[in-house]
Amino acid sequence: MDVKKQATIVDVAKKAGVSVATVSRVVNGNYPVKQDTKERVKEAISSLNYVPNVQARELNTRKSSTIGVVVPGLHNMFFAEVIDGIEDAVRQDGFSFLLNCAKNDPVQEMNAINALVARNVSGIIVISPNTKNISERFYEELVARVPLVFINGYHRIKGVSYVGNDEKLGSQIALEYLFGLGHKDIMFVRGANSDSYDIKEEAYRQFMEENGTLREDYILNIGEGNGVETVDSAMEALQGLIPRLKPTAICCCNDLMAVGALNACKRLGLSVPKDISIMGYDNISLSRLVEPKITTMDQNMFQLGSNAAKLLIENIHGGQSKRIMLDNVLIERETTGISM
Amino acid sequence: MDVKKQATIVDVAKKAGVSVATVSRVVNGNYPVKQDTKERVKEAISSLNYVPNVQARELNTRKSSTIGVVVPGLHNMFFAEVIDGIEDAVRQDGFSFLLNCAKNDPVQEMNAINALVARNVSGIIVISPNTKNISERFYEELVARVPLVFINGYHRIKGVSYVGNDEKLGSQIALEYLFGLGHKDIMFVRGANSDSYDIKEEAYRQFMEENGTLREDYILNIGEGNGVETVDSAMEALQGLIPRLKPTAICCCNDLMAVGALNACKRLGLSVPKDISIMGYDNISLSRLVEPKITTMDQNMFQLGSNAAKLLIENIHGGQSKRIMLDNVLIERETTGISM
DNA sequence: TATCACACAGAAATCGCTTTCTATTTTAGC
DNA sequence: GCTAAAATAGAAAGCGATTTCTGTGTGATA
Repeated sequence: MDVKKQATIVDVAKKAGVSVATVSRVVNGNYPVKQDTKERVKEAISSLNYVPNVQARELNTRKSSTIGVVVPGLHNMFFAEVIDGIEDAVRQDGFSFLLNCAKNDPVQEMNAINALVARNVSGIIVISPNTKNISERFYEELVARVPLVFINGYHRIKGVSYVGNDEKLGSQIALEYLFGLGHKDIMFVRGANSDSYDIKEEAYRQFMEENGTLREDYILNIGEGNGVETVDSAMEALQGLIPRLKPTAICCCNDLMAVGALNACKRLGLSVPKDISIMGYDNISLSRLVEPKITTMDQNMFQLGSNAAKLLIENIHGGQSKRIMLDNVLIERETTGISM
Repeated sequence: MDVKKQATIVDVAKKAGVSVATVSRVVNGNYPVKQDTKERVKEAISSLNYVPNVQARELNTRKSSTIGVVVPGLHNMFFAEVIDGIEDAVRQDGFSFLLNCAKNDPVQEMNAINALVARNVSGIIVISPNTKNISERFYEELVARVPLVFINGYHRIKGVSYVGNDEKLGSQIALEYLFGLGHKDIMFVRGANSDSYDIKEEAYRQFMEENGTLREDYILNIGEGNGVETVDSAMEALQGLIPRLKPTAICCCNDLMAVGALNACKRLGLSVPKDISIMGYDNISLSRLVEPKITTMDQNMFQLGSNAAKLLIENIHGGQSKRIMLDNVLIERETTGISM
């Protein structure tokens, strides 16, 4: 491929008959330059299609306007929506971001992070559903060199910024809501290996112990899986379990599982919410595209992402690390109703 | 925030008592270094947590292992799935990628591309649903400086690589399939401002003229909108139109519109596919999460993305530009049936 | 023992930019 | 009209790496 060489500042300087310093000054506008020199330089710039080399500039100034983002993947719309929020905030501050998918694998997550450090990113946002797999040491050393913001999860490392939801409280709200509708036989559906699921299960156990009876067989773990897989495995498992366990409500750890539960009910000929109520979590767009629309807890992923990005940029500019907790609000839709 | 300064090659050289050249050689392993010197250097490296500065390296070698990706946004899972494919292919070759969302705005698209060029990416992948808004000149000049791969759309610029689907053929296949099921009264649903919609409408018009009667009122343009919006506007428009126009099938330009159509039918009390058939396009994961599952044309977005990334990297390494056309295959599911 | 090749390591140039430090003009003030 | 202070522009150092060019020490060969 015949790639034309990019014009450099030297080319521009030559063409305009000035020094490189002057070109730099025209480009950055941080130093007085006479009007007609300025125009000559600008002309040279546009005629050569000159675009300053960001790498050289950043090498010189020891600043970088790129941040890194590590997510498990994009199969789950949850992450896509978070990234949307990050993108929005990041661009407003003239930053760019490198995206890496770690596929829920701690080794890939560490590799991704190291690659980002080598690329000189000025900060990193990490969404790691399962923090227990990575040593605290790793993160402690990391945060000594580059500002870090975690989104969700069990992060307790000192000096690390964090944006998350109080998922324990959110789960309580969801359960109280179902309880208020008269439900006592509430199943709980979760997946494997995620801090978030653990938090929610804890909330479920506590709530059921205090407000009813905790039945171990009401706790369903559908194992690993992302995106469509989650929906299918929830559906398959519940199709077998619902007739036997006869819950009046199903409280799911995320909307994908709720869609699976919904599909299971449809196949079993159960009417939702008349015969059984279903509750999701997250409020991904999918939850309002299915019929009936799913009642869920809104995590506001866009906010999660944009808050994380803003906080990171604040930290990059020297701000204190912070923990931001967002509220989860209940979105009442069509899959929940009074228990008969 | 107290960020520790990264160790540089000079620090390592000093600590190991060698020259920077030697350190560089140990790091890159492209030149003989005596065993015990090598070990001293490696020790210094790990004790200082030295990570070579990629920017400096790339500035010097005039190579960059970062590519840029420009998409309209992530609201539509279509793009998320394409990016998944890109990420996968890119990582395998040791590249990273910068992601930019252009929000269907030509100005933002050009800005995003310029930002990427300035960041010295070694290639760019562009998914631009509406190519008519950007001058060919812009792209012609761009491709002279950096390898480019377009995904989908009407791109005819010489020397530019392209990965896409034959959406005209795909649409024909879809229509033939519906026709084969006995449908003659087929509505066509599209959105505004997209090459892809234009191509599909063209196929629809041609097919209907040749195989039935083309009714202008059967062509529905639901306007702009992304993600959830698309579903809702399709639903609203069709809810009014279906009772009046009485189509036996609805052929949609993408799965979001098909979900909208499906929801409209549900509200109208029509049974799908008994009373009316619905056909989507793309095969995004959503299409098989709703009930009934949507019959659709598979675009295999993951392949689209990974092929584009592989082709781009090939081009970066000097390969010829190419046009790759993928097949769209019909995925028969539950929303289509014989016309009564 | 003299010679040659090779293994190894350092000095220095270079990548494209920013930014001091200096050297000129202008302009202002009196 | 003369001096002081801006305004303007260039030269050169430096950011952190790679790589060429050079110069050693060492072993093999004759």
